[in-house]
Amino acid sequence: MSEDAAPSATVGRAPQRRGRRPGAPDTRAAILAAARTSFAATGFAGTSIRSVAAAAGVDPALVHHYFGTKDDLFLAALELRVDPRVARLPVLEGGPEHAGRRIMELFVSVWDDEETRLPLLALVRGAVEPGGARLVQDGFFRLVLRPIGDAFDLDQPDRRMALVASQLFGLIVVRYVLALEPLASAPASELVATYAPVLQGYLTAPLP
Amino acid sequence: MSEDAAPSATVGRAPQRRGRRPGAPDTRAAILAAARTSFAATGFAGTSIRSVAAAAGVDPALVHHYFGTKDDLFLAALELRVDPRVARLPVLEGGPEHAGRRIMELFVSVWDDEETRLPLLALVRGAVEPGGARLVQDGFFRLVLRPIGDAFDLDQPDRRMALVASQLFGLIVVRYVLALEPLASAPASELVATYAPVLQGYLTAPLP
DNA sequence: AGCACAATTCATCACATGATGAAAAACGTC
DNA sequence: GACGTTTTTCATCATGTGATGAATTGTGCT
Repeated sequence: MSEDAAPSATVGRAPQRRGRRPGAPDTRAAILAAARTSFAATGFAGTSIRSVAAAAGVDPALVHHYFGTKDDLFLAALELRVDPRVARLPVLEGGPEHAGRRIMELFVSVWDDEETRLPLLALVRGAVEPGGARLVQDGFFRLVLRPIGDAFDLDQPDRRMALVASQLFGLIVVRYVLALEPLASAPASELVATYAPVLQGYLTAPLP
Repeated sequence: MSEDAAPSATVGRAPQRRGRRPGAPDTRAAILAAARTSFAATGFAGTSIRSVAAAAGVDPALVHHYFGTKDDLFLAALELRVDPRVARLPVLEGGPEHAGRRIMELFVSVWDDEETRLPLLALVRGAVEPGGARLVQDGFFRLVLRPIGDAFDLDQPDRRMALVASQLFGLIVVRYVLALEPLASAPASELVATYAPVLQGYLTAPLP
């Protein structure tokens, strides 16, 4: 269902204007949005600077002008806005008693907002591409997972949060990438109810 | 610069089928092995015919000679040998009482054998690449997951097996793709002990 | 007005990739 | 040894890619 950018048949329209446009910052945002969508939809390798530029309705060189290399664009597209969210939300408050449920609720809320879903999806897609693993380790785990684990003052936080990550990644892949039914269509509340106890176990149950 | 028009007159092409092969099978197997390794390591987009040929120590054109296009090579590299294994192993015998543990043991054993690990890893990597989702739905889920679910005579088998799939995919991604420590280095027995109860819950516990 | 500068476009470069087809080498068969 | 088939190599082609730099145009400042 990939919508195509407006063909922009600029026939009777004003001639392509060069030079500085009045609403310049518009362009940068458009590029970023297009990049987010494309990275989230088709991953890093499946996204070309040209396609991003076309989707944003700008010249490919502009992409390089605003963001540097393609890697930079990818990083900018990720731009973990999840981070401030995570730090702010009440997930970290209180003990680990209902942490599983709160993490799932946070996850669902993050996923409900396109602003945060697209970067996260792009992150997951980029994770399995060549060279992407390091990026995810440096980004997702250190910025999102580890702080949560530390905040709860768990024993073996890395180990427990890796388990949590494995469940969340699996959910993302199966539900949003593979779109495996009936999990893909399950309501968010069901996800929370199903996965919260499991995460809770990963966080607090004794590990073998 | 090429100023000559492409002649490209189809001279009598010899039918290249049938016949005997003196020292051939070696090469074909080498290409296939290299392709498996590369697809498993860097995914479809991250694998080039040239790199496969180089790893196999043959000319790139040979890859096209034995296997057709790159897609064909990918399909040949997958070649779900997981299937007969799954059908044969005792996972399906007995009731669902300890199915979680048996599934994990099967998973570990499959993963322990390079012969089956590489195609599976390639499958997972291909899953998140453009167009790969359908392949995985048609392959992994229908060939591997669903039969298991049916054999156990579960209620809501698709839903339960989707949950199992989410956990297994997450494990694969985090452990083998991202190589997130300490999960990446955890011994197989620990994996079984940790995940078996969770899978068991997905299979038999009442669903919300 | 005039000028500096940012925003934009155009025209390429350099390179890797998938793919093809023809020539050359290896090999068995007669 | 000659022949035919198969295996292998070589030389390209066409394409898409990331990236660069120069030219162009409008904006805002002085």
